Amino acid sequence: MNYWLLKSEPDAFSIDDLRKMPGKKDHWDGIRNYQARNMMRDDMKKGDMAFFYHSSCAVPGIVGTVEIVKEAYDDHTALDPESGYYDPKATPENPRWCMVDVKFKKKFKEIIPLTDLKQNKKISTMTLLKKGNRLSIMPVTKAEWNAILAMAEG
DNA sequence: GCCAACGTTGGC
DNA sequence: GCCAACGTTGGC
Repeated sequence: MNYWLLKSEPDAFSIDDLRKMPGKKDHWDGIRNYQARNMMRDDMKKGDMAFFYHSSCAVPGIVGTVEIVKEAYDDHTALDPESGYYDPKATPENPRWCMVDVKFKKKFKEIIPLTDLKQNKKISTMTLLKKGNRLSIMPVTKAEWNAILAMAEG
């Protein structure tokens, strides 16, 4: 079982939006980066857990956890000209992009701000904190997962 | 709104 | 296959 971090802009889709969905589930669409797609397609398995990260907002940080409940399948928004995620190079035969389904698990009492994450020496090497990192999906080690959960409880 | 960092595109 | 130009991300 693997651990992940999923970024989303809360103005577009927040953890509260996910919690309000029927069954507290939704598809994680709109991934348009090959590195992120490949990890999602090849390594993300049903039962994996992920942090929900709010980016591009007043206080960026980790707000809770979700579970992967369906493994990668075609991202139909790539084929939809009306969608903001439309990719003119995607075809029904080769949609290029995929998505997974996630289910809300937990919202932390308070966000763990990026500034706090940066100060925790236990997770100083994590991908999220590397300079210039822009991946919207990234792997998290078990040690990092546990260290961050401890911050949420502490 | 700025800008650093990175990914993608396309001409050659 | 190189690399300049361009677009996007995302913290600040």
